Amino acid sequence: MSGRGRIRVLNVAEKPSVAKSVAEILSRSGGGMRSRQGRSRFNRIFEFEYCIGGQPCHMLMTSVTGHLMELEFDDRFRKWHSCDPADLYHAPVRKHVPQDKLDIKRTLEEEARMCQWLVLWLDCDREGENIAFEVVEVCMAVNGHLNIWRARFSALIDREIHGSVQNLVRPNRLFADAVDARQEIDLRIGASFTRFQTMLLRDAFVLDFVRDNENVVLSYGPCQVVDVKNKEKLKYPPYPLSTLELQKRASRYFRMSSEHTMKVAEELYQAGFISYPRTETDGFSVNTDLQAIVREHFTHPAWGSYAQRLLDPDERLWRNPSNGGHDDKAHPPIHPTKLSTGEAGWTEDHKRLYEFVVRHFLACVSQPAVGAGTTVEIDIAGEKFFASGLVIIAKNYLDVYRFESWDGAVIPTYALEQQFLPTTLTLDSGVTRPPPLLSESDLLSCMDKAGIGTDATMHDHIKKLLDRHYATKDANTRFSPTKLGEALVMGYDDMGYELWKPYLRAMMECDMKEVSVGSKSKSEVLDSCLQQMKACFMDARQKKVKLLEAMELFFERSGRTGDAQSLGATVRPCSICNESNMLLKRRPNGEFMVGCQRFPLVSSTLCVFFNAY
DNA sequence: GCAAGGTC
Repeated sequence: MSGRGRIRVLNVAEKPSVAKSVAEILSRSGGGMRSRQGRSRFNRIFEFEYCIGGQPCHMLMTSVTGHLMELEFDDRFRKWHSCDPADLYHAPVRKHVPQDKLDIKRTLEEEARMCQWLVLWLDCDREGENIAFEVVEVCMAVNGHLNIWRARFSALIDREIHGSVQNLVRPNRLFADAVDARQEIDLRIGASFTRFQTMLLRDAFVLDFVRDNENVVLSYGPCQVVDVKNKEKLKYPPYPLSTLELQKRASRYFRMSSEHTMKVAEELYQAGFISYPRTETDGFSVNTDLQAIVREHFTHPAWGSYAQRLLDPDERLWRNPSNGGHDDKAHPPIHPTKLSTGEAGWTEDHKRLYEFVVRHFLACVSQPAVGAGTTVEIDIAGEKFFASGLVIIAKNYLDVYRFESWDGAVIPTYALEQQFLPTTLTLDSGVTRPPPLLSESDLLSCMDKAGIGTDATMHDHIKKLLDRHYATKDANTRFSPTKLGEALVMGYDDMGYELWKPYLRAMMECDMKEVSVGSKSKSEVLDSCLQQMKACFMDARQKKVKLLEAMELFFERSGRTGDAQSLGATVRPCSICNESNMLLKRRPNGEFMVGCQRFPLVSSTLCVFFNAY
């Protein structure tokens, strides 16, 4: 029970793991935390005592799992044949909590009723701010007296978390508005084009890839171009040391054979410097006095100062070691048992292995390293180059564990407009040739560079491509567009889509930015954007013959609508095999390719394929 | 039956 004078504070994070980490950090200095099950199996509730600005608080910390709400059309417009797809540009929409999120909603309602404050611990980006307001809406509906606060933090490290809760701010409605507008535009465009092209093409052609009774949907949707932001990344220290890890790491770091490693380790053990070296255990028992082991190393010339920092509460460097999950019930993980600065008779390998065991132990009880992923775009004589890398914010355990570095190049922080000299410039010559098919990893990095989707949604977009039969993946995970994929790109390409589509999208991104800083209102942007989007839709629909023509080159007519010739399609014979279904294609990236059914086209880049959507 | 984003 909370004591007299305490206020109850409901804290909500974007995901369960963040709720747990924040609760652990905030409760460490007090009496620890308890946890209990909420209505949702995955979103536990943590409770602990904490003081905010001198005010004693009973803290309840729980989480959502990303967005709590989805946007949908009113019932009257939900059925595909209930309206003209063009009506979807002004049909009423509403936000609602989908079925699978109702248990989280109920947890929030139950807890919010009994609280005075609500603190939002969502990610500090536009989507996070939008989710914050979804949580606010649910909580305020049951308790209108809630005092609403926003915790702003950029890393799950003690200093940041304590700092943010002592400096709470108000949530930013404008950021959330920008996302609202984005959602509404995406829904209206996506639904209208999807319904239109599905209903137009599904019945007119024999779609040979369709299995019996499968309900084909030819979906259409843009991807968000995301904010350029630095994403926090954590690199965790290793688990406590088992024999197997000792051997693997000694081999990797010192090129020592496992047999020799065990001989040296055995000698260090016999002389009392390390614990028994034959163990499968990679987690410490709760009874182990880890701090005493650290304390013994305070005076070591090389790592003594790190050991001291570990036990200094102000450094916030300590972390209870994680557990690798193996336990032989006989021996603890390998750890140092006596301080040594080197003994007479030790070989280089004795020194190396002892140092390794100590540093590994100190790393296990340290905080993970914190970094920020960064992408830098460089302009050289009008050509764009990209560099991506990592800026390390806090090295933490890497300070002592010198055997490991953070993968990938570390690039310094660049300021905008900063100039620098390239060290080498090369210009490779080459001839035009069909590029190789893209692998899944190529595709992902391609999407990443082009800003298509986000880290979290890229695999979703790829899956959707496959589900919709727009592309196939072979045994080597190489992607090829299908006939349907090629036809759709070509159809829209022939409408002149590539001319106005990217322009509109870019304009929309600018509008989102303006909403988020308050220089334009959400409704103003929605009105103008949707009006133009609707004009595009009407234009595309009016040019639907282009889509039909393109489809005709790949698929047989079902006979349920008129044929392509009568609609004005141009079909030229193939210059290679003389087949009449020859096809001259201008690809979205501007190159020309020739092909027919017997000489299928080699895919250019699927990225371009994406862009055309 | 449709979009995007978040996350499990």
